[in-house]
Amino acid sequence: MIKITLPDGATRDLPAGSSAMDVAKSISEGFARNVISAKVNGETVEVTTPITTDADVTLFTFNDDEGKKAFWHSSAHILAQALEKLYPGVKLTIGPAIENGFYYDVDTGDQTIHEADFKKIEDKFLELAREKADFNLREVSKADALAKYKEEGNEYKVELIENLEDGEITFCDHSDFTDLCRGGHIPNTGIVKAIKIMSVAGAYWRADQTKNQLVRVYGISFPKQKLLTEYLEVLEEAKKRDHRKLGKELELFTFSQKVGQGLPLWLPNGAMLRERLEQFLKKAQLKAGYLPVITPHIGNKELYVTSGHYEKYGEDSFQPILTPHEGEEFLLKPMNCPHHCEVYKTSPKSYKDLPVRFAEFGTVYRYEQSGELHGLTRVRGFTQDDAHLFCRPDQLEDEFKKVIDLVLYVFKALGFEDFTAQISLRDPENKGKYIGSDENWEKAEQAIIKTSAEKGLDTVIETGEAAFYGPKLDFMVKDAIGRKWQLGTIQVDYNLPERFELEYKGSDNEMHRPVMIHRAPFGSMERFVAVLIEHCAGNFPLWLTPDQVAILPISEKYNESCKNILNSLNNYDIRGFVDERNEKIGRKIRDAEVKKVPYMLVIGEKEIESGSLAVRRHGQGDIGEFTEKDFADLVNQEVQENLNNNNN
RNA sequence: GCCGAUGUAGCUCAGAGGUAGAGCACUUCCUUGGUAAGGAAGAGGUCACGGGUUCAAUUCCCGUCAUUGGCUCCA
Repeated sequence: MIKITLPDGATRDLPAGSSAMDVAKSISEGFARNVISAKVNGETVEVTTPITTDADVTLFTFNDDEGKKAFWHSSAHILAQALEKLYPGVKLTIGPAIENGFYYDVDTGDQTIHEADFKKIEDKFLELAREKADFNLREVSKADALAKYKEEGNEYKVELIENLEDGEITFCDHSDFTDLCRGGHIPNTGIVKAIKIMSVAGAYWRADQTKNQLVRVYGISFPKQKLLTEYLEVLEEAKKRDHRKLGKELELFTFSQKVGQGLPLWLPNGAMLRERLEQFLKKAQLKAGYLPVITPHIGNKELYVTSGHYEKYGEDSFQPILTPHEGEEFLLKPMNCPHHCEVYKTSPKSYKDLPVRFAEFGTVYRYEQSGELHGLTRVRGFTQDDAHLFCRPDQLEDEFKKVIDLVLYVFKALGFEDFTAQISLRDPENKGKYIGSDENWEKAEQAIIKTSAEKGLDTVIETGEAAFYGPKLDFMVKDAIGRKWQLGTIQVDYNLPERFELEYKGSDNEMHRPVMIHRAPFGSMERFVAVLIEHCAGNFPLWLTPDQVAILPISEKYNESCKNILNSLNNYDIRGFVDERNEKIGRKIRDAEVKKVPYMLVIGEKEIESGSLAVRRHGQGDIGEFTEKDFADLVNQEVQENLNNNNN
């Protein structure tokens, strides 16, 4: 007998050689039917693997992340089997579970997989799943494994196996299908009841642009049809929040092929919203001791040679602009820091002057690859809420903390609670990608790690994600469809001050080098607005929304009175419009609702006579009669609550 | 940049090798109304662009451009 300990501390005595499934059955048959995956002593195993000694056992169902992983990974095997049958000669490579579902990368030779084929693949998948074939893990020698794939001519699997140790190579079989696999499967294929092929895409072997491009088939599967239906409904809902769709509907921004791809055009509604965001941040920055500067959109190429940007990105940037006769070269600025360094140098600095903080909403232009452009989140021209802080080394940590506070303040005021803080360090294996000395990098990285910890930030560390001149603390949020975007960023930089020979005179009467902090709480106005749109599904906070109130006359007879009401409300700093169209009230209400206008005033004979306002709230309906003053208070109070939340 | 998909009216989309369609929006007229679409009429398209096949191409084929889902990249 062996002793099995469950996560809650309960124990079971079972015969040696019992499996995780036997453990599940000892708890209850019903539970066992849902168990699809297990860990024994922290190791993922098959639920059928015999357990020979006393062990800690954790059992998973589809409701657990581990269970989903096993389920989707197993589904990838079935997908591969289906692809082998439908596209003879495909070479299998890898097929992992991902956050939502799984994919399998195959080399299809000269065959292509089209969207029209998805149904066929799904049908074949279900046909195979219904065979209820057991998944069986078997150990093979390295030589045998290599022989199998060499015979098949599958260079990908051969490469994978060559990197594995003999003795730790396993194959997984189910039905007539075999794949190289280290395990973690559900008991049999029959548990997969629903499958949806989501998309096909090209993907480079080993994520390397210089290697072969494979066909990646994305899918998601479930143990019940109903779960798939629900998942697809959630996706549909997410699409409704897409900022590209809402941006068009709410007339916030647009693109024009004639202007150029990736160059957003802000429409009045969007421009006003953006200006309010800028005002909001300018106010906070003024309070935090930032000084505004304004610098041009282009700069002499030499500036970027000095900064190192030209060497790093010159080839993949918009190319220099030439003066007509002298042949001088100017670059559209891809960043604001070199300009700000020059601003710093206009006057000699004493240690008493530091820190200085130069802030600018600086518009920059970067040549992004065409396949990478995406709505407002990835564009070629955008405005950074940029600032550069120049401080003494002894001020660095304190300044860095203040910047963290500012970023958190901005996020909180706009309702971003679900973000991750990522510390982006340089890749020590690939130092050639970066400029500056090891010593400076070490200092900069430690400063970020230390201050983030002191601020109690929940951070993840990503090596290799640093900027070429310094490490970063990035604030990442997800968009409506689950893609992660970097918004705010704070960077510590010892290198540009050296390159631009920035100095200050210390108390010792010697010249010293300042440290620079680059920071942008929004990141880019474009991306921030995009994520904000998706975050609130177009229902902006009252202080940001283009129109706060729609005034709706019951008939044209009341248009003039309504215009007077609007004037009075304007005096209370409330903005809106009168719907003067010759339409019925129901229609005007509907249109205001669709435009997501927060408040609607229905004005007819009754209101004119009593001098009151009939107020509707977006998404709620009639909220009753208000005097003008009470309504103004209601609106202004809501604005203050949004804004002053944490504005001292 | 690479692999796939898409491109028809301002918007959302249907369509077929032979005279281009709908709904909404727009214009005009009727209607003057009470909490999510009042009625009628009208106007609006070189079917992304360039080639090719064909008696005939918006439709089929090729290329370009743009959009889009991924991959790679992201100062």
